[in-house]
Amino acid sequence: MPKIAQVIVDVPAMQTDRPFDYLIPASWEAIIAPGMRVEVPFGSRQIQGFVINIVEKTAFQDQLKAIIGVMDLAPVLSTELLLLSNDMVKQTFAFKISCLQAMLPSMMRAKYEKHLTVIDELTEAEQFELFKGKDSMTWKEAESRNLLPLLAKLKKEDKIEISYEVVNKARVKKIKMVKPLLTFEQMEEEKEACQKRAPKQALVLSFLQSLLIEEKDSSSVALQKEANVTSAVLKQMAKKNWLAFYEKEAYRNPYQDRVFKKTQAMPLTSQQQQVITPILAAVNTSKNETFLLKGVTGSGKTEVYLQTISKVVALGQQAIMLVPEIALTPQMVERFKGRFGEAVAVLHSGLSEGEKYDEWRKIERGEAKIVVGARSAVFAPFQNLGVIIVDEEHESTYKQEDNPRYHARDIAIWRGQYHDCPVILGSATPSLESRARAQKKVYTLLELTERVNQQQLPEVEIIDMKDELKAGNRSSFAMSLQNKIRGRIAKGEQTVLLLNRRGYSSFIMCRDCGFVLGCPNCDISLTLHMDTKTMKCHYCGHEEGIPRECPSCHGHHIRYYGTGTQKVEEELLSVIPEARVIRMDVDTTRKKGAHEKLLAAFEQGEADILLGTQMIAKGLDFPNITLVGVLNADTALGLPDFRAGEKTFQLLTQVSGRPGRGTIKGEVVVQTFNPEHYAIQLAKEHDYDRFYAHEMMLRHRGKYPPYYYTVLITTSHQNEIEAAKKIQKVIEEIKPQLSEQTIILGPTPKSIAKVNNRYYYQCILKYKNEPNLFDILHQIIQSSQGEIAKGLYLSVDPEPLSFM
DNA sequence: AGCACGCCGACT
DNA sequence: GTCGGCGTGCTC
Repeated sequence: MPKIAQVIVDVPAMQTDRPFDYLIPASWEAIIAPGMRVEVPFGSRQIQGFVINIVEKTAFQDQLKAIIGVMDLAPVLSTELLLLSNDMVKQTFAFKISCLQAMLPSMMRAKYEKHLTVIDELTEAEQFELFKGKDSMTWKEAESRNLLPLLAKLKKEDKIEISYEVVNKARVKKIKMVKPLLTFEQMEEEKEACQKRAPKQALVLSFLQSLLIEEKDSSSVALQKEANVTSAVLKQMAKKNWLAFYEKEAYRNPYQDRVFKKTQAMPLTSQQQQVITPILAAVNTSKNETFLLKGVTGSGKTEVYLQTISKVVALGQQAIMLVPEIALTPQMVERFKGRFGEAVAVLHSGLSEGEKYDEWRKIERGEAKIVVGARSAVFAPFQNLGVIIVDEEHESTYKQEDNPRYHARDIAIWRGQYHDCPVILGSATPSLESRARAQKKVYTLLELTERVNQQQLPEVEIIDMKDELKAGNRSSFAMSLQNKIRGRIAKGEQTVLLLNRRGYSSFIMCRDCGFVLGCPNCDISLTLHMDTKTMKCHYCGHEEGIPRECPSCHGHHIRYYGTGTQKVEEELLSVIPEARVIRMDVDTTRKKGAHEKLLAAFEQGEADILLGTQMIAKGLDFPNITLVGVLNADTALGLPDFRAGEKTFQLLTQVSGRPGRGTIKGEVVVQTFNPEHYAIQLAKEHDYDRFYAHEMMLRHRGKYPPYYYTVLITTSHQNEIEAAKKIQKVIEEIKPQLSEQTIILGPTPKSIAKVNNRYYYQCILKYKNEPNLFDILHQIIQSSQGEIAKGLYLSVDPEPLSFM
């Protein structure tokens, strides 16, 4: 009896979101296993798919097709990850194929190529003009050369054939190695013999001799460099059988030329000791337990992580360390590489696709025991996990913004349960959700309240910008902040200035008629970009020139509103001309590596002031920074977002941890128009507990998370009425199936109601206990299938980051 | 998602 | 008559 493989095909659509059965050819029966990628015929195409199961019988009535290719020699997805994908589908409403692909480096996603091949004699003219004398070409080429109509005719005459090819992008990098074939003595002889006629070869021979002594081979490139010879010399020597070339698999190593200083475990403070004890107990007994490690900035959370991982590795297990993308700085990597060396794999968005693939392979082959990485590293293919750490667990970047909308924290906890290992959620400002779970003893709360070295937390001064305005200061810098900056420059100390850009953009407005330039496709004003001298839409990418006159009243009094980093920099230099400023924002850090370069320059003392957006709030541990200024603490507070207070508190606490890590006590200046706001006041007091209590009270009153679970349902259509009608229909369908306590907010148009010429409507469900809700939502999505063709879209986002 | 199949209007 | 427009339904 031939075996049958159940395959999830690479077609992200509702109708194909189920397994398809295929025959396994006898020759592959021993090879094909669940978790492997295969190539299968699907309709008239050939596509990639994942084997999720192998069975004896099929329920399919017609003749099964057979698998036509295997793309892996061993499964790329373990039983565990296949199992996890089932739960992911239920939780995120995404297609199974999307979930499976999210678990692998993007390089393993198939690329498809369509080919046109000649199968019958063409006229000479056709052969030459269309195919340039060859007998096949890619569809892409035909398309770009506008040949499709002509070729369609040939297809009809059966003179050419259309074929499909699945291209596996995943390629291992190979390097050419050199192996000496002579003994030391033979080389010595040959060296003498060719000293005169072939001095280069003699030189290479001496290098080969030293390789022989060290008992290792060299890469061809390295040898050429060392001996300062060309490949021709080596080729010549290979001909004489003095050496041989062979290929070796190599990793693209982004940290190749870096030397990491070895670091040792530091002695723990008594608090750290107290905190690590229960964690190590869980590690030792392979007990699944989720710890919420709440530690003020500088309290040495990282050392606790490092020593926990150290223990895990000693037990022969592996560890995942998740950090938010922006916190994945070279400093962070250095600390892990310094402690664990080659056993660390690093995964972040700065790596090329190939580099990511190689890091993944290192993990898969068991060469790496520890992975440090951003969100998707939670899927690292470890077989025997000993601990999963989610640092800065409150960070919103742990939730993927598009399908599959998974939350890395949830995945970490799932995997922790599967592997019977502890999960550590670490933060100075835990999310309310996690902190509340610790309250209910779902998580074990561990606290670090003291900074190592007994450093004082910096003094935080709050400046009411309304007073500054009254005093006639219309600049972005309060007088006292200016003075403090001057003082630091005089003392040779450094300042960090943070411009909070959340909920803010620079737009232009006509002062005569009040006209604001908006996007023609979206319901939003265009943002001014000084670097390109254009107005851009951040939603659809529309771009146009900066108008000289008002398009509405043709007046010439156009004013720029909002404060971009460029503008602030100009202003700063006009107030303090002697300041040397490094500006960090999306514009100056777009190039690869620019981020690190700017930070390194600042660390070297090449500037007095680092001016930037949120991206500088994290991981800046330079001892010479003694002053941090937050230029606009409250931009988020104006937004209709129930997490605005939490986000503001987190940001201010974050930056308050920055200054004064050296011997000097640091200072923080917070400029705001809302000095009374509890988030700002309590951040000043460094009082998380009171903030938590107050915010929980507000959440309770407003029936928000963590008291309620939430789901955001969105509909969209080119026609506003269709989108509105659909959301209304959805609500009518759901409402009778829900309990009385469940609250339905809306329907309302989204706060940006029109994006890319589509209108968006939404509603929010707030509920405490709805065991059937997810099934109902899956049904709604299912029954909305027919309308997709009409351009009517429906999306479901469980636990959205914001309601906007 | 693609692609074939099928049914209507506009043309050599 | 037939070419090609797009709506419909299927892919093991």
